[in-house]
Amino acid sequence: MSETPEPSEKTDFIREIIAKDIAEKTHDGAVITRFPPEPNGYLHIGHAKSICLNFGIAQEGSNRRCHLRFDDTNPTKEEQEYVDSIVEDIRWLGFDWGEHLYFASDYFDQLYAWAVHLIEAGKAYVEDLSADEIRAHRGSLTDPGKDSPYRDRAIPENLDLFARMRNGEFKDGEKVLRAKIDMAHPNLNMRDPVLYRILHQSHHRTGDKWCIYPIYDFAHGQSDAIEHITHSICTLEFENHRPLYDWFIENLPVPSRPRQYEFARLNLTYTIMSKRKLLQLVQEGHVHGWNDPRMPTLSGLRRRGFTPKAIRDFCTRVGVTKFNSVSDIALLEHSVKEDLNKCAPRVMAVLRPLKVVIENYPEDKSEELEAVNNPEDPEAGNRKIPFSRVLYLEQDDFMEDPPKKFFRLAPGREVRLRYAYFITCTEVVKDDDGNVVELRCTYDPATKGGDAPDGRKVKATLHWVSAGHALDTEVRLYDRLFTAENPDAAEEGKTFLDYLNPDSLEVLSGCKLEPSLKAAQPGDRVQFERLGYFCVDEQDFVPERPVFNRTVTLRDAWAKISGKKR
RNA sequence: UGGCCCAUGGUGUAAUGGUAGCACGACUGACUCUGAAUCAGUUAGUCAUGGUUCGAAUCCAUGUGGGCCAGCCA
Repeated sequence: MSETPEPSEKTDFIREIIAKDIAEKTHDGAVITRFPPEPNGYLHIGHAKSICLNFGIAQEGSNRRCHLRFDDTNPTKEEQEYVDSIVEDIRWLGFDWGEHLYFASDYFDQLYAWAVHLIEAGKAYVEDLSADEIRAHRGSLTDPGKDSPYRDRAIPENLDLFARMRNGEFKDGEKVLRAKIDMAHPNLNMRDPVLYRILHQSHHRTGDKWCIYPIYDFAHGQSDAIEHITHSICTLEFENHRPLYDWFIENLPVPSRPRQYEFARLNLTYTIMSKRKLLQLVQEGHVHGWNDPRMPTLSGLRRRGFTPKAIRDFCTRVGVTKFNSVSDIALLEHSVKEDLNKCAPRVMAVLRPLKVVIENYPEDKSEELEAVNNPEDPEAGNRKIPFSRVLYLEQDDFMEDPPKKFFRLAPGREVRLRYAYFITCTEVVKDDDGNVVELRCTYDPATKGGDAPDGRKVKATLHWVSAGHALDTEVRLYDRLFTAENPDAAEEGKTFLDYLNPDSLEVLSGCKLEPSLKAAQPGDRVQFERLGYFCVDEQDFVPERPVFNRTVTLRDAWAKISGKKR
C-alpha cells in the first residue's frame, strides 16, 4: 500500500543527542527506539508524530531499529481490537518493526521477579492503606508526605504478603506493593510510588494467569532495558517520571541502561487529541466510529483520503521540540494537497447539478472528447469523456445577476466547458418559486476541444457532466469537526462538545460524475476539478456506484471574494 | 517559600557566541482550458529588565508568561 518513507533531512534535539551518542559510542553505537502504544484506543495524528520520530530515527543509519511494543499493563482498558487497529495503522503509515513486536505483558514474570528483588533489598513494601489513605499520606505539591505505618514491615513479611497478593488471596485494592524511596521528595512520583496493584481481571493476552499487574512506571523502563532500547522517547508529561525511571534502572539488575527523552506532543487547531475524548465522541454517537472521516485518527484520515506520505511529510514539517505548541490544521491540509496534486487523476463531477440544454446540439448525437488525466503527471495519459445535448453544470457556476468579479456563466455570457466547447447562455428557466431550474444555451461547434479558432477568450472554464452518461451517486462533504480553534479551552460551563461543528458532514445525493468513475475502487483518490480531492469510501463501497468522501477542498479564490465559507 | 520543563513573525520551526533564515497562512502580481497548480513579490519575530562579552535569540541573574505533577491510568 505505501512506499518506503524517505529519511528525514531535518534534525532536532533528539537526533542531535543520538548523533552525539553515536560519536561517543554511548550504547556501543547502537540506536534502538520503540513505539509503545497502550491498546486502549485507536492511533491518531498525534501518535503519527511519535511513530515518524521513533521509526524514522531507526531508518536513518545502520545498527538501528525500532520496536513496536504494546504497553498492556492495565487489563481494565485494553482490548485486542485496539491491538489489531494499531498494527494496521502503523503499517499503513509505512513503517515496519520486522520481528520486533513485543508486549509489556511478555515481561510480567521478569517484572515480578524484579519486584521481589526490590523487596529483598528492602526497597519495596506491601501497603495495607487504602487508595484514599495513601493519597492523604502523599502530602501535597507544597507539603511533604508522611510515611505509611506499613513502610517498615519486615522483609520476610513483605515477601509473604506479595506472594499472597499474586495468589489471589486479597481483593482488588486491598493491598499494593510500593517502592520505598522518599515520602518528602519534591517530585511526587518519588514518594513511595505504587508498583503493583491487585486487579482480578483477565488480560487480553495473559488471560487469568495474573491478578496483580505492574503500574506503568514499574513496567516501562524495565521493558526498555529488556529490549536494550537505547533512546526511550516519550512526551513531555513523562518528564516528571524520569527520576523514577532512572531509579528503577539503577536499583534493579537490568540488562541495559536505556535513557528517556521527552518531546512535545502534537496539537492541532480545530482538533482534539485526547483518547478519552475521542472515545467519548464515538460512544456518544457524535461521529460514526473511530474511522469516521472527521476523526483525527489514522483510520479516519485514511478513510478521508489522506495519504501516508502526506502525514509523514506533515510530521517532519512540524518538527520535534520541547515547547508545547499548536500546529495549524492548514499545514496538514497543505501536505495532502501537495501530495495529491502530483498523484490524483483529475475527473469532472457536478455536486449540485443544474440542468443545461444545448439547443443547437442535435438531440440524438453524442461524442467523445479527449481529456488530460493529470496535467502534473504526463505519464497519467488521457481519457475520453462523453458530451451530449443535455448536461449538468454546478449550480454555483451560474448567476442570473452576477456581481462584477463573477467570471462564470450568466445570461448572455460565453464560457468554456472544459475540454469541450464554448457555450453561451440564452435563456433561464425557473420554477413557480422563481428558482433557476434549467439553462438554455447554444454552443459554438468551431470551439471543439476548448479553443476558439478566432482567438477569442472567455474568462471561465467550467466543469460539466453529460446527463445521459452520468454516474449518479452520493458524495460526502466533510469539514472540520469543531468550530473552535481550541475545543479543549472551553469557556465556563461549556465542554468541547459545545464546539462540535453542525456542518462537519454534508451528504449530497444525486451528484453527477463522469462515467469513468464507475470503475473506481475503494480508497481511490481523485481530484474533482475545481472542487477538491475526493476518495472512494472503503466502508460503504458499492461496485459501479462508489460513494465519494471529500478529503480537502481546492484553494478557492472566488469563495474568498464572495465571502463564502470553505 | 513545592519541584521539573519551556519561551523566535498569525502558526510551526532554524540559527549550537558572529548577517535572525525556512515553511504554512494572509496579501499583491504573472501565468492559466481547473478562480487549481506553478512562479515572483509583500507582510510580520528573538517575553521583559539587567549582566558577561569586541559581539547575545544563544551564556548568567531576576522577573513575567505558559506547560506538567498530589491515579491502585498511561
